[in-house]
Amino acid sequence: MITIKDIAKEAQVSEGTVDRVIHNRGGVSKKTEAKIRTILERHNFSVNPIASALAMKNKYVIATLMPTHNADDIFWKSPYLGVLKAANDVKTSGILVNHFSFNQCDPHSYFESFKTLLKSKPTAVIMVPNFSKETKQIVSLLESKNIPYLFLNIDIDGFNNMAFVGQDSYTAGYIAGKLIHSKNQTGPFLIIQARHNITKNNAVSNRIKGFNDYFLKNNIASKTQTLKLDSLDNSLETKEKINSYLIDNPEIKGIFVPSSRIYIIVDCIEAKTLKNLELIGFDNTPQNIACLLNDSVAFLISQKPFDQGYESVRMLTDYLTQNKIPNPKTFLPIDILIKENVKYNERNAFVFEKEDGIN
Amino acid sequence: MITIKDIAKEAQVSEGTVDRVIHNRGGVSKKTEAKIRTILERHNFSVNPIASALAMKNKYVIATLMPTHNADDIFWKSPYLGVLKAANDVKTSGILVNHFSFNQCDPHSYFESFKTLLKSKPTAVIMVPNFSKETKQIVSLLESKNIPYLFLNIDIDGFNNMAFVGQDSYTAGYIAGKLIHSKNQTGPFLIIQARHNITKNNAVSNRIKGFNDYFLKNNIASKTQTLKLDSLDNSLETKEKINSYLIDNPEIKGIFVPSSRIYIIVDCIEAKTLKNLELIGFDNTPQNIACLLNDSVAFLISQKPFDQGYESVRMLTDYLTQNKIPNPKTFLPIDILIKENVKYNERNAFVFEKEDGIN
DNA sequence: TGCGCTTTCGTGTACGCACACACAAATATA
DNA sequence: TATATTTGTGTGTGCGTACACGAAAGCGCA
Repeated sequence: MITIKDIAKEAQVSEGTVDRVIHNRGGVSKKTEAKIRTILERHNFSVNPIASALAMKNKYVIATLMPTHNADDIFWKSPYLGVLKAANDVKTSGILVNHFSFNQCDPHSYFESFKTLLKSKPTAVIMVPNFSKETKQIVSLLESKNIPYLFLNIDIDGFNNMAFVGQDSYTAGYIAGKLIHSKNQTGPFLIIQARHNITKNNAVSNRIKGFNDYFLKNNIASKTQTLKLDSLDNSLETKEKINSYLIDNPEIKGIFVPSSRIYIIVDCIEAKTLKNLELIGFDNTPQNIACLLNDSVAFLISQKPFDQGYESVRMLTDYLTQNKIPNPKTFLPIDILIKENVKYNERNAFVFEKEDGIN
Repeated sequence: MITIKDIAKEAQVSEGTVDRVIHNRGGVSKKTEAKIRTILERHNFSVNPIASALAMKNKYVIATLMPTHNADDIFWKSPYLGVLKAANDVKTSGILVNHFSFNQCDPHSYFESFKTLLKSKPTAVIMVPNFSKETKQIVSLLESKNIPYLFLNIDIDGFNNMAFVGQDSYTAGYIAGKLIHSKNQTGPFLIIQARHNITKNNAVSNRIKGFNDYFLKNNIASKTQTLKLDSLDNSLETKEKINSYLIDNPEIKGIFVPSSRIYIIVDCIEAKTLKNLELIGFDNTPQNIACLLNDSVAFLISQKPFDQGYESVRMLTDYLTQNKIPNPKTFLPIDILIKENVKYNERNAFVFEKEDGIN
């Protein structure tokens, strides 16, 4: 392997001069620079990343900002674990990853956590832009400091985020339509959503759009219906509403839940009604997986949240260490989970159970 | 971050002594060793992998041995690309990956390529054990040199391979049964296989077993039938056989091809017959993907070949650098591909188009 | 008891390679 | 001539690795 020393010897200059050319640090005459560049190219030289990482000693800090995971909403654990695994993998590239989290129902906690994050002086930021107004503030602070940032999972427009890593929600919804239709040629199908998602979470509305479009574009007679609830909890009120709707509309063949809370719907519906319905929902949370395994849910579409976390860290690492420009829209696979394949799909997800590193 | 120097100072010994304890290199009195170990544990010390990699300078060499990919059999390109990407990612851990390939129809080339491989003095080997007899010879050479080896994609018993990385073929076949049945409640379904696969490739027979078991275990009336051909090419003879079989058995609703050659079957069947059949096959090769996109194939099950290559290199890296014992059976996800999600599933596969590094 | 020998135990340090700063030399400007 | 500016050099630093070597301790034997 050719080293800087070799290049320097060949160009009859010192190692330091070669280093300056490699890093465009200036202070080298054009003539010398051209000579060195020629030699670099001829040897197809690239810096030894190991020695480079050692010399730089954690020059780069990636900060992540995402919702806290807890018993009520375990979804965010997977991206966190993905980040943790990636952090371990890129340690040898001189990258330090700091994790910050916030209460996903509380804009204030979002902004406060960000302020703590800023104090860690990150080189780049991976964030879940959960609240539009606060995101604007955050982004303007980041931009004033020239810190690149990447959006994870939630894709909102009008920002200069260097990339988005997540799922194509529209197509995911479209696929949900195709899957639920394949077994039940007749329909109709019911979409159950929470009202507060309508404005807040545009992933949910894109999924619904894709779902409906499947039936429209393929000229399928079966209609879709929508039931909007105030919130998706398993309160008596919710149960009541769902069950009475199903009694009033006994022709319904399947239910589509465009959020990660299909397990709550399952919990609400009476067993004998459930048996005659095909359910399809999103996200491989433990509760949802349990529903797959006990046959109450036929399909889950996974956003591959672990991979979202893992990939976003890797993308930023490649950007920082090799100046690779990330794909501005990095859509992860739309993973179709059924009872039989679900066990193999979470191979990575629980490798890193250590809960350290949270701020 | 705490360093060996710090530990040495605290224990009032030299750095070299600490290093000897860390690597169990002997030559340290019990008393001194105990003292150092206590301090190491108290500080939860772990060596800086970057400095370690630099000092060792490619101490580890991983060699891979897999079939050559070519126009006729493009399948093996993906594992190769996965290996290439992993090789790039683990460069910073002081791992060098050397790739070797062989003609998958020629046992002699398999063994010859292995002999070249051996000359590269690998620390560990990733191999596709394509021929049983030669594999025995290879393995005994590896074991005599204490070189650990890992099987990729093909799982054969009776060896001391430290791990297998690939797919659970039985379950994949079972899932194929479920999927083809979900749209066509009646059946029957035809399995088309090449005769030479029966003995050679036990992945194919496991897939068939799983496929049949789906119908048996769920007490489904629809029967499966098998058509055995001498080889799966698009010769006139093959076309003839397939089409005449389908004419003789017009009740057939779908075809299951348990190998990666479903695109050939598609090519053999007449268009108007094809329209009324549902096809399901294996592997996301470009030809097969084209069949998904033009609606001639309904489902493909992917073995995630890219990930097989990538993961196997990573597993060995973790073993070599961190002594992490790999899972002896690492089953990758059983990926269900349909027309709509296939475009997102090959995100990684063609990142690394550089064809260098082949031996 | 003393001499020389072998083990055992421990030390010191060069090396791997890139990085970046302090400094020097050469050249240009006032 | 004195002062900036450009261009180039030399070297300490990051941290672990492993070898050469030195010191000490143990042993046998006269």
